[in-house]
Amino acid sequence: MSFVKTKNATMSDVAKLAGVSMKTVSRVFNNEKYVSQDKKDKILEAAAELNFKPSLQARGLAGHKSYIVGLFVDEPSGDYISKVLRSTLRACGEAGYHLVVEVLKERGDEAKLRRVLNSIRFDGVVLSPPICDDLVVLNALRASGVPTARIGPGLDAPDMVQVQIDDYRAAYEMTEYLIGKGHKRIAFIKGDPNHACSMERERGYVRALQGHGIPVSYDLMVPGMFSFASGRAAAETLFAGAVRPTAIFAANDEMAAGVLAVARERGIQVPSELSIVGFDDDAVATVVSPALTTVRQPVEEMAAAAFEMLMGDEADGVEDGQAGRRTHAYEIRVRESVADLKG
Amino acid sequence: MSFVKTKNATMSDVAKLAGVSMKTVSRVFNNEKYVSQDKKDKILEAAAELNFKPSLQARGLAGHKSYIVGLFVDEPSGDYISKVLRSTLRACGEAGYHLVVEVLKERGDEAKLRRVLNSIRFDGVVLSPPICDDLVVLNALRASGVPTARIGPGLDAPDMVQVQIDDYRAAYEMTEYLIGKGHKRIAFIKGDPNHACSMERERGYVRALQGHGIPVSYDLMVPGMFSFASGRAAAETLFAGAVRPTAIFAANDEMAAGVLAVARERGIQVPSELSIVGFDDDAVATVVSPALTTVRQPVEEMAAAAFEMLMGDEADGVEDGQAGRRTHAYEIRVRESVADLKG
DNA sequence: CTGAAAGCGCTTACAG
DNA sequence: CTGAAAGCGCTTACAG
Repeated sequence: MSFVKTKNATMSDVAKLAGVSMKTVSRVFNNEKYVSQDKKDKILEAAAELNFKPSLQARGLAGHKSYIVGLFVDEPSGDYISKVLRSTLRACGEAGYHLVVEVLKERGDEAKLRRVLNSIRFDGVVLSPPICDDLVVLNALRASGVPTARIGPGLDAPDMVQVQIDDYRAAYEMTEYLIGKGHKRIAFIKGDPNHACSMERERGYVRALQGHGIPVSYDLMVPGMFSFASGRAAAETLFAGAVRPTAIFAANDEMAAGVLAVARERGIQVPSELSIVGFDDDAVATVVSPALTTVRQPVEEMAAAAFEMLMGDEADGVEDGQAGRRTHAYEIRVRESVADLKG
Repeated sequence: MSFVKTKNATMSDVAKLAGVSMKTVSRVFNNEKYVSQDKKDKILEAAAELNFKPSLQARGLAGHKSYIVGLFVDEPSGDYISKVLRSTLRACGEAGYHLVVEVLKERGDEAKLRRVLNSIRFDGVVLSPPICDDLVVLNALRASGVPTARIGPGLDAPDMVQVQIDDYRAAYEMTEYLIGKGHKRIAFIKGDPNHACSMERERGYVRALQGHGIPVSYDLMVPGMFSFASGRAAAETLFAGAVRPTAIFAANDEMAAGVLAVARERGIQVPSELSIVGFDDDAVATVVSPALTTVRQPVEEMAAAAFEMLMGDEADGVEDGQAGRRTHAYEIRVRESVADLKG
């Protein structure tokens, strides 16, 4: 290689060149007060000249901080996680933290969990669904004293930061929206039962029907796993029934897209012959035709808020069991996949 | 909290309890040879009892290793990056590394780059497109002596690990496939010009037409940026022309999905009235209807190979300018979006 | 506003 | 096969 690998300058090199003590250099690089302007200038100049880079590892070892935040995910793909990732990455960058992503596949995979928690001392950890409701993970985090934030949790945990939307109300409103369009025979495709939101969304659907005097039928409620394939399967089940529903509410957009695909194969026109709605406002919602009416969940804002409450200046509450918590607003995004039966 | 935060045991605690020196404990935890079995057993037992966790930071500081690999991305969402992420994450886990994701948005964003490179001492860095062709990034990495792997690069760099497919040949074959189905008026939607593969794919399209004696027309080649929206815009442009193409080859699947959406809105039947093919075998390819015929690129295998060549046992070549390199096989995935005109 | 000393928890030579 | 010593590059008390 024609590139010289320069040996890194250390803090004491800078101190020597600037004619001050290491501690003063340290003060400058940690934005502490009480450093005279002229020394500060000299130090910055010396640091620039030597191309000084404070070592993360040394800072961590000496200062009991790692400058590393963990994001624990179940599965690193999909639009939801991508949004969480993007938002958390941005927040980390702005706050001077680095993000380590760890995949915790199986529920209560203690071996992996212990390995991860043991090797890195996280300054904070963000948990995405469904890991945010894994008690093994929560307890391990508590035991190691790592401040934790949960995105979209089911159960409450007062000692951890928590951001969420009201899945129940959102599903209730969406169902009401369909009812308002004259639909009575509305099917529901459930979400992955391991995700806390699945039950909430189902409950919203059921209660809305009941609230409007529409009988609830198990024939119209079919299982799903949040995947495109499971949405397809659910549609097949639904279409095999005696009377086809006029509307299908899928607990997420991926499944709604699966329904759309099956409808198309069978020559069922959407929305004129069948209305379909989803949940999440996933990227897929606007990629399929017709674009899906869905519930928008402000995932990026939620992740940003979680980070702020976890690592921000006013995050001290996390230490004494009074962690921040916030419920974000959802929004029904009307697009082209619902027909007005009263038209 | 009702959870006791136990103070972490250190290596010397373990050494004391096991009745050996720290060095011997260190040997055990680094899988070095030359430790008698009985001492090893004692040490492991003591470590378990004390719940000893070697500190990543101390190991890094003392041993000049960080156990951290960097993944630099342009934009952390999308199916391609998700696959790279998933695969790299798995490889890291197996090899005992942690993955830090860094977003380098703008081309040559030196400030952010320097900050990132300065604060963490990466044991290796993986570059995804289009960053893998950003000379500022490449040179900065060389200057800091960090072993680097590039996924899908355009230009060659013998001192860095490199994995790729032959985009030119793949696009050539795909075009030939359309020609074989009787298409002559084949349009092409270009990719983001900042991605090296865009030019290769375009070249493959052009050469294939020429190779089969079909005139190439600028009217049939429209710009795109790899996004759904740009695919839509390109379709509008193409449909505004005097004679509609019988087939459209989009440089990626997202854009192909955009074309599909516009076709649907205009009542153009796919594939009977218009054939559409994409590239990448992105998740979107099987979510839309009809499912897209496309070129499958084994992104996960490529990322795994890159990691192996970068961090694996036989990765020494990276140090002396003889980095590994591999061209993976692509595959044309025939689905439902192409009509046979000779039928 | 500034600094000297000790120490964070490991690994690297080096010696046996 | 094993260990004592020094040191990685910072920050934390502590003292002025």
